Amino acid sequence: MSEEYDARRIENKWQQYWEEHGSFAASDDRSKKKYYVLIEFPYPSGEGLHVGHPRSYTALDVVARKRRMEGYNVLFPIGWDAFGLPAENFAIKTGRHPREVTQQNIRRFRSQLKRLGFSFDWSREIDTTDPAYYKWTQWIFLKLWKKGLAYKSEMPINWCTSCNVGLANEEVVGGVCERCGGEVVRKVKSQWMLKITDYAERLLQDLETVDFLDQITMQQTNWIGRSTGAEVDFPVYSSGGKKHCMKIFTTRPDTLFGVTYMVLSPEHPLVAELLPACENAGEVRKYVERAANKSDFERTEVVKEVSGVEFRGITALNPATHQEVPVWIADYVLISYGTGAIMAVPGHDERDWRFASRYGLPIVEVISGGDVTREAFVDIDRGTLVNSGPLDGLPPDKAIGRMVEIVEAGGYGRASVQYRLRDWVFSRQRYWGEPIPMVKCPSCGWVPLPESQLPLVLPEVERYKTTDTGESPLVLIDDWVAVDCPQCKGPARRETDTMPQWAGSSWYFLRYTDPHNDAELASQKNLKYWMPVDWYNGGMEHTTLHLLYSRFWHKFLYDIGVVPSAEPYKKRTSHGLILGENGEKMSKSRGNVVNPDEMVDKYGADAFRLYEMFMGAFDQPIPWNTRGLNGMNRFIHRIWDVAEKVSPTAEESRELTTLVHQSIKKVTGDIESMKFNTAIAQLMTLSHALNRRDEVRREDMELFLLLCNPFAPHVCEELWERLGHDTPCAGEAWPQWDEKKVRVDTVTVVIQVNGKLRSRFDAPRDMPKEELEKNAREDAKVEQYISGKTIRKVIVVPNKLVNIVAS
RNA sequence: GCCGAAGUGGUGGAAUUGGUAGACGCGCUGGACUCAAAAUCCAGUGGGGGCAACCUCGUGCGAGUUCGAUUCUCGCCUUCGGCACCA
Repeated sequence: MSEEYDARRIENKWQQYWEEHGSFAASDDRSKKKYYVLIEFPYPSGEGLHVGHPRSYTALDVVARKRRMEGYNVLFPIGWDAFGLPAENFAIKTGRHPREVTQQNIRRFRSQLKRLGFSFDWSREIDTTDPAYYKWTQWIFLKLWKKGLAYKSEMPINWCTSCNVGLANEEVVGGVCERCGGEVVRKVKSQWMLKITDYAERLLQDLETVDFLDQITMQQTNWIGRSTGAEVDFPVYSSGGKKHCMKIFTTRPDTLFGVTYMVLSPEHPLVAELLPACENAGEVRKYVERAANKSDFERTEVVKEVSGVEFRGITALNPATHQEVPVWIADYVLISYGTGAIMAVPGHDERDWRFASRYGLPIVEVISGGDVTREAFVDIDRGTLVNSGPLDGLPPDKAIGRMVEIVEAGGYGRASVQYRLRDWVFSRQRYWGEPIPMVKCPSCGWVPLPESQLPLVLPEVERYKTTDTGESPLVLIDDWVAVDCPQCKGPARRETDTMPQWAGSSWYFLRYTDPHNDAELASQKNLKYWMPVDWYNGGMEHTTLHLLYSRFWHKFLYDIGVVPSAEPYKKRTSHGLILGENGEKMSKSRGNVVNPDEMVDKYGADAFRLYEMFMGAFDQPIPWNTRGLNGMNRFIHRIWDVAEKVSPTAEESRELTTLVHQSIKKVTGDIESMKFNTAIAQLMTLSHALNRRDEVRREDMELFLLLCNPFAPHVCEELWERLGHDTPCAGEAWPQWDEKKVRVDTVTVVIQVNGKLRSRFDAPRDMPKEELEKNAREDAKVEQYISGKTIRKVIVVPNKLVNIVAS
């Protein structure tokens, strides 16, 4: 079969074969054991695929192919996360409909992916912009609304003053508009919100039930940001004698005796309530206004400069000490966390200390161990309570619990848990997204569209740009906006906001289990069989938001009986970014984008896939280096050459058999732990060993091909066929190693003298310690290092080394 | 500032229940094939020294534990990632 290796011909042939035979279509036959392999579905951008995308796809394609060979019924689907800003911005610029542009991009992505030979089940392809798909995205929204988990609220958005457009957080770079460099300010808009905070505790707790990479679990935990402490009610009096209640949250109730002032956030409702009774209302009002006009950028960027204003004529009473303390307003206290108000303990909180120092407020020490005249003493693990009545003498951790008891007994507070996690801002004032299926009726308020009217299809518009008031272009289509109220049939208006890109991606993995179902988002039968996802891999950049949002939706769907498991993903891993050849992030603007098409044209898909997996540790970021593909090309040629040496007269070599079985073991384990680079290194070592022989046994070659198949499937199928098989190697069983054959007969034992390597000898495996020591002592080279010295100690590690300590 | 990960040849990276540092690639050097180039094949390749067998230094820096440390402990330095006035 002497013939040149021709990547293009072979790859076309086998891709066509797989397509014609539906080789990788998942069967819904529930009698088989299943395995669901998931990659993050791509956003089909106008730039097309770049070499970063296939890193994750190749890795899980390797896993999927291995699982099939292990006898699993594998679901490895693909689809398009196709709503999103770039298509809309492109539409604004060119006037072309985002749908048209998106479909064109999808076609391009699809053909690019097909060339790489991934074993996707293409019959289950989904597209988030397809009304048949987003019908169910809207359906989930209605369910959320009915359970009280969707609500409208005034929220500040990023507003570009020169584009007159609302921006997503990721479009604000360094405080200015990413596209035009214009000033970005906060603008308050009424927004749909989803109450993810109701699920905070479960999203945190259930991390213990899944197998996520440690780093991912940690990031989720940090993002949820659980803190325990206490809520304490401080009575507040104005000069008129009227009593108000100021509720604060603190993680350090042990410092309650050190409170010297109180602080309200400028947005706190109590501010308006107290304003008429205070002596400097004008000053306070001015401060509140100034804080409101500050952008988030200003408010957080100028970290060191604290500011605030005292509420003169207002005092708060410390319920524990019955001491009067002043009340201030300062923008270092955030309305969005805790209760929007704090008790200030400048002796033991850095921010309070800074503020107290600036405004000359008293600083009281209630935990000894530091020097509160110089800085706040915040070390919770050291120190002793002082000046704190019943807490005196206690260490802080004990005092916290004690104080909570006192506060609860006194009836002015309670133990409390707070989360950093905020509710999810769910609406966008944009065109290219799922319409939110809600109607605003002047008499009934917000009314959901009946489920029978879904999908609510995105109407055609003439222009895609947002309006000058920052509303979505949909607001201009009068005959779409005007609608009868589903409840009272009176005139009403549709919601014109659309959903964020996160919506469609929060449940797409469910749709893959039953992608063409128009009665349910997916059948119970299929969900029960396929869910949860067994292995999900994606970018580190999605480990907080996307993962959290989709886990939230999944838990909600679980609560209403739609999905069978509380968690969507059993196992989640992440890959490192592929950088440009210059080591910078790959992007069109940097001009360092590498297109996989060119690589496949030149080297073929198999070489490309091998390089993606071989180039470095899978979880680390790594710069692309096209020259590395040469090595993969050589490797494939070597596989080809070895196949030509297969001969019925070839004899078994004990040494080679050992290497083959070692390779089976190594490759099997390395794929599971995503050490694809070392798996391929092992295969290269094996290829060299095979190639050194004049003739190769057929069974050795076959085992080698089966091991290579997940990485370089085209060439393996071709050679498999040339060896005379009429069924593909993708359908063969994954090889098993024999532990007895993995072990070598002869080992090299090294001899050290005082820890330095001096000599070595070969010995049969498991030679007794005494004999190893004897061999070492009699070694000629060792002689010169120990002659004339006293041997103090000899360390023998069987099958490894002998270390002689002499002086 | 807080949390986390990592620093190994010219280069990407291997090796950790402490036991031969640099597997496997890229690049480079020499050779084969070719009219020539590309591709492919063979050999060599951490630094310094030696004709050589060999010697010596070497895993960010400095200490420590150990017969033995890339691996463990302590203290620094640097890089990357996440969070960041979260009370």
